[in-house]
Amino acid sequence: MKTKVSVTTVSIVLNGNGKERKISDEVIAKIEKEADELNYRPNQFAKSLRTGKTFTLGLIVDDISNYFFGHLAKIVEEEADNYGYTVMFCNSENDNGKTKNVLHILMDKQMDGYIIAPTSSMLPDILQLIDEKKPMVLIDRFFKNVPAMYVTLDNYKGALNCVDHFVERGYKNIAIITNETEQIQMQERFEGYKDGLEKNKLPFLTELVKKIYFNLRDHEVVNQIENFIKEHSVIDAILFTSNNLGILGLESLRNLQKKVATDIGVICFDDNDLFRLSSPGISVISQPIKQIGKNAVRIILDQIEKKEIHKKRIVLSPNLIIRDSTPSRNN
Amino acid sequence: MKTKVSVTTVSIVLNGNGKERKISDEVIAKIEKEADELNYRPNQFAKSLRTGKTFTLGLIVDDISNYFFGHLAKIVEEEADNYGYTVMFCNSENDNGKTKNVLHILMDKQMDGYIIAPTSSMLPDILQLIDEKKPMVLIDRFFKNVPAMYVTLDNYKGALNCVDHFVERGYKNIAIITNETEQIQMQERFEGYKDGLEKNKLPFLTELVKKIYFNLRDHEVVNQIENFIKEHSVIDAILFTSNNLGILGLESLRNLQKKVATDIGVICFDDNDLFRLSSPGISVISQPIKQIGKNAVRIILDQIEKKEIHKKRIVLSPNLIIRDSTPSRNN
DNA sequence: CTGAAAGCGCTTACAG
DNA sequence: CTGAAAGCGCTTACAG
Repeated sequence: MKTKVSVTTVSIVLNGNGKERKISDEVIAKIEKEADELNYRPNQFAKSLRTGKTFTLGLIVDDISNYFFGHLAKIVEEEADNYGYTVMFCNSENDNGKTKNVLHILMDKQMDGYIIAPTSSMLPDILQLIDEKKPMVLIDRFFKNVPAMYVTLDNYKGALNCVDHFVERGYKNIAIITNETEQIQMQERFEGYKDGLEKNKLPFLTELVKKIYFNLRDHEVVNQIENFIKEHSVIDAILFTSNNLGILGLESLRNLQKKVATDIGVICFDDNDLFRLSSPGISVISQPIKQIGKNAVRIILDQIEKKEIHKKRIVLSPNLIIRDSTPSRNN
Repeated sequence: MKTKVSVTTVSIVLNGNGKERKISDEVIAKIEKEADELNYRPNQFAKSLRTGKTFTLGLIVDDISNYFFGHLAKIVEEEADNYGYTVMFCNSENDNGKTKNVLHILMDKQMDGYIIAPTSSMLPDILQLIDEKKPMVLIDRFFKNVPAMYVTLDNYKGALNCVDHFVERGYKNIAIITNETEQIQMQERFEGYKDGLEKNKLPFLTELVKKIYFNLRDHEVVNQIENFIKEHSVIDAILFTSNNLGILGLESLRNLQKKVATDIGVICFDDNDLFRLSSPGISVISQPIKQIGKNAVRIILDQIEKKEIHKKRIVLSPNLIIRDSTPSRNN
C-alpha cells in the first residue's frame, strides 16, 4: 500500500473503526479507495493468530452424503454464513474406515465452535473440548453424564408413536431393524419400540429384532435384512430406525419380491425423496432438520459470543407422516 | 514446555526432522514425551502464517444436500483426508438467495486449493485465482475460453444416448425438461438432445422444451412441470437433465396421476436412491461420482505439490442405466 | 548437535 | 488524529 499512512491506521480503518477512532474522513477515504484498487485482502491467519478467532465452525457428521446429514449440513452452512462463519466438515463414518481421530484434526485447526454428531471414540476429545470451554453442541445424539449442550429428537417418543400407529392399523408382529451401537439415539428408539409393544400388550420377541453393524457394506446389509425377513415369515410390519436402513430395507424387500403395504407394513425414521415419492409412499418419522440445524448454530454462536444461553438441551418432537406403507390390517 | 530446550529444537523434532537435523536421540525422546504429556498441539495459524500452507481445500457446490453434490463432497473429503487435507465447503445455491460472493469468502481464508462447481457470477474471482496461480479445478462444468483445469462428464454424449435409447424403444415425442441457464453442462445436454433428435430424424420442436429457472421453490417447479405436461399431451417421453428436476418431475407425474413407463417414458440425469429403488425403476444417465471426486482431488494435489500435471481436462463417460421407466413402445 | 533472532501479517494498547 | 512497537506462535536460515 503506497499510501503514506501507517499499518496501524490501515488496520483501524479496514476494520471499520475509523470513525470511532476519529481518523479523518480524508484518510479513511484514501485508504478505502486504495484497498479497493489493490484488491487488498487481509491475511486471515495473521488475523486469527492475533485475535484468536477463525470465524470457522467445525461440523462432524456420520456421512455427508446421507440425506439427513446432507440436509443438516446445508442448513448449518446457510445459518453460519448469515453470521459470517464458514464451515469445515468431516465425515466420521461412524468410526469405520478411518482410524484417525476426526475431531482432533478440526481441533488442530482451531474452530471457533464445534457441531458434532458424536461417535463413542470421540468421547475423550469431547471431554477435552469441554475442559477447554470451547463452544460445542452435539447433534442427533449425546453422551449421558457428559455436560455438553445438544439438540436431538425425542427418539423414544418417535419409536413409540410408530408402534402405536402399527397397532392402530392392526399389525401384530412388528419387527425392528436397527444398528448394533451404543449410540443413544438408537438405544432410545429401541426402548421406544419395546415400551410401545408393552403399552399395546404385545409381546417383545427378540427374534423380531435385527441389529446390524455399522461397518458393513451396503450389499451386506441388504443381504442380512433379506435373510432376516425370509427367516421370520410371521413379520407383518417393520420399523427401520434410520434413513439408511430404510433405503437398504426397501431394496431387500424388492429383491424378495415382498410388496410394501400389501405384504408388509413399513415405517422408517427420517424422511427422504425415496420415501416421499415412491409408490407406495413410505410412512416415516420425520425429523425437523431445519430446526435441528438452526438451533445448533444458534447455540454455538451464543456460546461464542458469550451471550446468556437460555436452553442448553433441546429435544425436538418427532413427526409421524402417514403415507401408504401402513394400510389398515383391521377387517 | 518446561524442557530446557529451545523452541527451535522443539519445532524441528515435532516436525519429524530430528533425525535429519541430527538432534540427539535423547533430546528427541524427551521432547516427544513432554509434547505428548502436555497434549501439545501446534497452533495452525502460526504455522500457516509462516509456511503459507493451510492444508485446507475449498469446495463450492450448488447444494450439498443434493444427491450428486453430497456424494461428491463425501468422496472429496475422504480423498483429501487421505492426504492430510480438510475441506471447507460453501453452497453457491446457483447464485440464488446469497448475494455475497461465496468464492471470496474461501479466498480470504486462503485455501491451498479450490474445487469449484462454478456459477457465472464467480467468473471474476476464478480469473483472479488463475492470475494468482492458485491450485484450482472446476467440476461438473467449466467456462469456455478460460484456461482452467476441470473434470466433467461428456454431457453431450449423455443426452444423445438418451435420445437414442428412447428412439430405439419406439418413443416419438421426446420432451426435455432442463434449467434456464448458461451453464455449460446444461447447454451441452441440450445440444445432445437436439442433435440426438436430428440424428434419429425426429423434428426438434420448441414446444417440447421446458426450461426452468433456478431460483424457483420446489413447489413452483412441480407446478411448472405439471402444466407443461398437461398442455402437451403428445409427449410420450421426457428427459430430465438433472437429479433435482427428475425428482420434482416424478412428483409432478404422480400429482397428474400419470404412470411412469405405462403412460410416459422417463430418463433422468444423475442416479439416486429414488430412481434406483422406486417402482418402476427410473432409467438414468449416471455420472461416475467417485471418479469425478478422486480426479478433482488428485489434480488439486498435483498442482499444490507442483508435480507434473498429465491431464488438465478430464471428460468422463456417461453411463446409461436402463431400468423400467423406458419400456418398449414398439409393437 | 543446539539456540538466538528474524519474520510471516496482522491488531492493540500506548504514546504523543 | 496518527504512528511506533510489541506480540500472537510458529519455522527457518544462520551461527557456533
